[in-house]
Amino acid sequence: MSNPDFNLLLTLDAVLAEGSVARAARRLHLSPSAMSRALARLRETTGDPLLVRAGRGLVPTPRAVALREQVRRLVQEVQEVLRPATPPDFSTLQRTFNLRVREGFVENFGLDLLHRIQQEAPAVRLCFVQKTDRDSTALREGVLDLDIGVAGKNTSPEVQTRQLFRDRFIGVVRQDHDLSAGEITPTRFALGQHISIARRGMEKGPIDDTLSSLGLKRDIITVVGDFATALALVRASNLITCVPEQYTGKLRAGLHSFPLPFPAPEITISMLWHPRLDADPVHRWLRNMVQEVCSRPFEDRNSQHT
DNA sequence: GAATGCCTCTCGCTGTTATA
DNA sequence: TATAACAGCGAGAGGCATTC
Repeated sequence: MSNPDFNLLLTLDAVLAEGSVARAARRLHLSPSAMSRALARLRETTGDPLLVRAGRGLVPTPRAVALREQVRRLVQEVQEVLRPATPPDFSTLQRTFNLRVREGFVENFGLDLLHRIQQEAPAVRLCFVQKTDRDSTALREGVLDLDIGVAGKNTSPEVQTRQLFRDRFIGVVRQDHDLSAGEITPTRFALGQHISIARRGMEKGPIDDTLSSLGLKRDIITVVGDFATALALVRASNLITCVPEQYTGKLRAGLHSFPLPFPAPEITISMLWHPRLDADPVHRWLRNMVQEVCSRPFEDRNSQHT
């Protein structure tokens, strides 16, 4: 069976409402002949004459009378379905977003983001998931709404990306560490014992490459997988580590931070999402919220919610 | 006023080719 | 391999003129 022509529903609705081919034609901006042909197609489709001659006019058959209200309702529902989407009402919006972030993001941006979202959409919930890899599969499968971090080689080409901020690496030691006073030279920096941060267990990184170009080599005595662990070790020891400045702002409370005594490696933090969500007005709103929060100066974020 | 023959025109489908 | 652009073709919708 071929698909029915749904335009015939509009024709039937107009003819049943007007009780006249000519008036139904005027209502739908068609010629009487075109409406007459449409009525003939309706008769063929339904297997019922629907409207029959009675003097100079037409009268509905019992089948047409039985269909009248149903057709009216269907036409109204179809018009409702095809109406352009209305802007979401954020004051009543109920939705949970899954965000994949690396440790440090929640501590530095999470509270501010929650605060902004609560202001506009009190029923929206955020679920922060720890970043264990850079795979885009979770975005593609709809498990994640937003992935925040460094876009890398493993990012699928179809994934949409927007830059949030640039960050640079700084050195961190405990308050009474030798490096907390006096000028820090590359040599002084390299002489200490270091913690390297690498999720995939790689001991060497851009900092070691820069030191190598200066003829220096740092002594890495341990490698950890995340910033929080590295900073916890620094807090309880004489060890030195290097972390992104903005990303770890609140994680470094009570520790001494200093600019690296050589050109520091920089990273770009971006948010990534699947193109399926690109036009979704609610997801677009979330992206703008994240961008707004991340673009605020570090000092502004620290002065709020205290 | 409704139905119909004839005509025009639009639109969707299909196949082909080029391109990323 | 997917997608876009294009041409050719045919079905069907609508308009004009006419008849009932």
